[in-house]
Amino acid sequence: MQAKNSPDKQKERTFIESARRAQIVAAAIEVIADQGYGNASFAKIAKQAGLSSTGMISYHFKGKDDLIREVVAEFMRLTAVHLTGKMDAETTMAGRLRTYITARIAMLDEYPKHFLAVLEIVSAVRAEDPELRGLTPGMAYFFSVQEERFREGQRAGEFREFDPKIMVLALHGAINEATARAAVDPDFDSAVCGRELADLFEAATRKDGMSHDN
Amino acid sequence: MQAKNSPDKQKERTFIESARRAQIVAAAIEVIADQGYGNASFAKIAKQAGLSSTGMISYHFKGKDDLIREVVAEFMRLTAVHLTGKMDAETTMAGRLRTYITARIAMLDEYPKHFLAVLEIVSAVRAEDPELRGLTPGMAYFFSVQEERFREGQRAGEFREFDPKIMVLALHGAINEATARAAVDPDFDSAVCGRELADLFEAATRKDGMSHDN
Amino acid sequence: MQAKNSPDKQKERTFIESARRAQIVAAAIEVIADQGYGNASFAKIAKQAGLSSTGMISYHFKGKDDLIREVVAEFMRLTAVHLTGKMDAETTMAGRLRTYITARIAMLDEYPKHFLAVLEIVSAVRAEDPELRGLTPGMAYFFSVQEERFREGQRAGEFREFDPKIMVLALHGAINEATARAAVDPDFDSAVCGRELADLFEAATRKDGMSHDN
Amino acid sequence: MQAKNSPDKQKERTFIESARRAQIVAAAIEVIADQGYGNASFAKIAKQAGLSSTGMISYHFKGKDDLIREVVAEFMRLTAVHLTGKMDAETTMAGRLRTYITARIAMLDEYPKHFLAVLEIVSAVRAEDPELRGLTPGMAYFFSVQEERFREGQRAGEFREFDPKIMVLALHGAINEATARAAVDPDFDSAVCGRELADLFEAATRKDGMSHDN
DNA sequence: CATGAATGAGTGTTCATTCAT
DNA sequence: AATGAATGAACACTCATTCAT
Repeated sequence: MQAKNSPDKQKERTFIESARRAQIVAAAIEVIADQGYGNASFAKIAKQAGLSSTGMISYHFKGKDDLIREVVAEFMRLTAVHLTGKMDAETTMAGRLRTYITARIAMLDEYPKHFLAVLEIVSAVRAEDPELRGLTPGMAYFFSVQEERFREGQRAGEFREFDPKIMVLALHGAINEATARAAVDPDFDSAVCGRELADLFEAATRKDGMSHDN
Repeated sequence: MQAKNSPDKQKERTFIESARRAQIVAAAIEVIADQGYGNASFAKIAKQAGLSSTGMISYHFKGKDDLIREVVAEFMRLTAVHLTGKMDAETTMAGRLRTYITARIAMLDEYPKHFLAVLEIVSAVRAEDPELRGLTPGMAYFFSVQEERFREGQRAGEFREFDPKIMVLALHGAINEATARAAVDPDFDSAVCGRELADLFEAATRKDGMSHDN
Repeated sequence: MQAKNSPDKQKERTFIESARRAQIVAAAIEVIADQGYGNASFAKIAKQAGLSSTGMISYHFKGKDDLIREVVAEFMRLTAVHLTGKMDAETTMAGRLRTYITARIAMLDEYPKHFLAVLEIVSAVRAEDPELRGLTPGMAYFFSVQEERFREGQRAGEFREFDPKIMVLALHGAINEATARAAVDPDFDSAVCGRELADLFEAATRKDGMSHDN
Repeated sequence: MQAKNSPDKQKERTFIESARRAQIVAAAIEVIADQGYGNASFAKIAKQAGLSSTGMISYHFKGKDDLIREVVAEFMRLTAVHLTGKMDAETTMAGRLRTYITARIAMLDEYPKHFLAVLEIVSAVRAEDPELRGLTPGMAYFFSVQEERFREGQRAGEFREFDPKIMVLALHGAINEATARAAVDPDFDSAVCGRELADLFEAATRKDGMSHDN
């Protein structure tokens, strides 16, 4: 009775709908980063977005999970855009690692709220089903890619022998800690932090005796 | 670290009162670790503790902040007891560092709930006033001590030149990430993780050319 | 029963408009029967009808009352068409009664959703103003006709003396109960039910000593 | 740690708690009967009960289902008390039937809201899972008992041959319809209705030729 | 003729906290 | 020392309806 030539149940979002969603997502990021995930109620987000009612958010998002998932997706889009290009320019694994760390930390200046918001979300939903927020698939893939990069570096003789899983864990732990610190410490200097972390992981990964000046 | 005999308005607690507080704190740790900070309501904690009403918790603690502060204090007491002795046995800074990391990670097996709970708390209250939960003073002091240790190591010629602040940041980021991972990943092996992280930070801190096998 | 050419403010409906209304009414019947009156929101009805928004329903109907009224009207039209002819063929009052009961129960197989939907509506709006849904006039008229039929039968000596009001009440109570049961009980057999109910009310109405086999 | 010598998780309700529950149940019956199940929100019930907030209801009942279940249970308790004694005094099945009908209809005068409320509930939850409200078990048992009574009467030669299932269905349909009518029709006379319905079902069940005066 | 964006009141439920007993 | 009753604000979410386009 209703001709649907689209192959799948594709939602076909209107321009104005997309704009509203983006506006709400932006407000959500702001509120989560500023007040924490636990305090990020629809009421606060609506207020931040200048909307008159929370019903508006429910109208544009199927539920809170849907909104949070969109925040995460927005963050991932952003990260991919900023990092992929720069890293592909590097030829050595050590170079890629240094570039990733410094570029990632540099982003803290540009999008301080985004990273913080996602960090809040990741922490807060640990105990609940993380699939709901679309976290697991993206994260797991991202981590596995990084592990593989470390393995490549080891095969190429650039890196010493270590457990790539643990190295990825340490790397992300350090970056997350820096993200949290940046939000709290007014003296935080992202340039210094990026350089120092890059040095740290260069030293932690390179083969014995290989120093950066020979 | 906490002057017990200070002339301040120190409430003299009866034995039974202390026992009740301990019981509630233990229940809170369990619930926070298992269900997340966001879901750790007085109702859930009371149920876990086998208490019939939440009023009991409010009776023994001045408020939620007070309870959380006690959880953190309990954790700090625990960490101090377990780590101080072992580390003091070491003579070199590198040795102390390795001991700290492995002992700290090993504790994940012994007290998985405690660490997870505190991790949840630290993440969740970042946006709110952390002083309220008694986090800031302890953490700041602990971090400054570790920074000073790294500086000692640098002065003694054991460690390369790096920013001790960032090294502490990376170290704790890695350990926190490991804590979170341990709670989620059934394949997590604390022995491997401890050794690998110790290797990682040994390599990251030692002077160029100084390797353990040449 | 409803003067179509009355000089009242009768809205001239276009063909397409009527089609849309019919489509929505059909969807409403489906949803009310399947999910209950309480769950029959415009959103659910629009979805069932394949419409993208609830605004469409509000556009074609002045309000929820209007839609419900149309559902009831559709049901009454249907009942009249199916029953009138068959009953007029009967000459005795007892025959008419039997025919009415069996034909009415038989309709449960043909239009299960319609009857159930109206039953839901009647139950749900009892406490509110039933006039709004166009229930009262039709029902009252229908009941008074049936009462009069019973009186005719009594005058003709076919039926024993009883209060026709109560007999109508019992008859409709039984039929409604059967309607509800049919929707729930997979073992419900409309043929058996129709025959048994007809026997029941034949026995309940006939003069003492008058039996069909002596 | 908490000695519990009770064999089961028996809730052990306080006197005041029971009183509050009863008060809320009474208010719920009032509201459901007066405004319909669909309009019986916690807000309306709280207002009716003179409570200041809906949270109070949630405090005493685990959820809306729990409250509704209690309403039904209260009704069943009431019915059992009023009917059992009277019916047991009768020796013939026909006598029991007559007593049941008249006593049941007479209760409409005494507890008009109770019956109406339960009728509303039964209608409203048909589409949802009726088990949740504790309806199914009680009803099914009650119906099966009545069916068995009819079968006894048939074996004893008091009743004609008919399908007991359908007779129970008709009986309850008629009584329910009377309940609804009583709430709406100011001219409703329960004495007349009771007597007439008793006559009706006596005629509908007795063996051919057996009249009440020989 | 039709749509989808917007509204604001209303839903049941949970929350930390207070207080009389 | 302890209890359980009570509170009222906050929560995410749904509702029928309006209206500009």
